[in-house]
Amino acid sequence: MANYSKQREAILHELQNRCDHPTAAQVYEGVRRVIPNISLGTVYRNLAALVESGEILSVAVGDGKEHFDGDKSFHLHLHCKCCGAIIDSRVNDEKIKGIAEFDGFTPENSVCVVYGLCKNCNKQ
Amino acid sequence: MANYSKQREAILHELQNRCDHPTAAQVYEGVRRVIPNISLGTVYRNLAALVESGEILSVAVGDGKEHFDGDKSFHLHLHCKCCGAIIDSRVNDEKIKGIAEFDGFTPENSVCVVYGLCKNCNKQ
DNA sequence: GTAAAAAGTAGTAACGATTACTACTTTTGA
DNA sequence: TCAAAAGTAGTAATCGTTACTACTTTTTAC
Repeated sequence: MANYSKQREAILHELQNRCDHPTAAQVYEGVRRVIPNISLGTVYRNLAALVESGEILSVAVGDGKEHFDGDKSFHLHLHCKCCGAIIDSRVNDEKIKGIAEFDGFTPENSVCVVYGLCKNCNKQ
Repeated sequence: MANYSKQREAILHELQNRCDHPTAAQVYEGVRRVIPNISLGTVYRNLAALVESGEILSVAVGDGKEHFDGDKSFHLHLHCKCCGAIIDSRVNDEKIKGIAEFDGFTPENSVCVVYGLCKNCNKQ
């Protein structure tokens, strides 16, 4: 049922086989090496479906593009405002503010977003 | 120097006087009540300048729009995937995963982004 | 004070990431 | 096995954001 199409499987595979946080366009470029005539619209549609089904994560860093992460384990994302790099940091057990100290990264600000359902929407 | 123009002051004032997380368009609507012929481009330009100078925060929740926050104190943002609400949660001293429990909110996923400079960019 | 330079603005055009749409193909299930 | 359902390629349209142009306000130097 889910992931039956070879396009969706190739997209999921592409995401799980790379350790960065590609945009839809970057996923498109990667998958094109396997399915040369895949459509960009197909990539967008399947990425949205995979996020919806919880198989991948969407990461918003405020650069105007949506990034995707095949690694669903909980971790922080350190975003360099200079080069735009998105660096994984996995130190669950520390407090948020201290957590950003990671491999020479200098934290300036942080915006943490937790996705879920608010009280009102839970009632429905 | 900074904030000398009445437009920029009105934009900052608008943001600090509301407790939600408006988009540029919503800030524009609000400021138009004070400066009716203000340009949307002016709102965008000044919001970017205020983020750059650290007077306000930019919050990306992955809905395709940039949201702004006049409250710079560290806090989590709980984003309802149903109604799109962005709810403040200020419980610095707990661990991230537990933090999302807040007033009936059911957390499903979280993406925390820390802004700063990575090791390479620090050297420059 | 005043005039030139610098910075900001209104209004509009352009851009680019994303979404919608259409005709076609593949899969599913009775 | 064939009709209904779901998915796809390719393209057009949408919409948040940015760039550009002519104009206004502020600053600075004399």
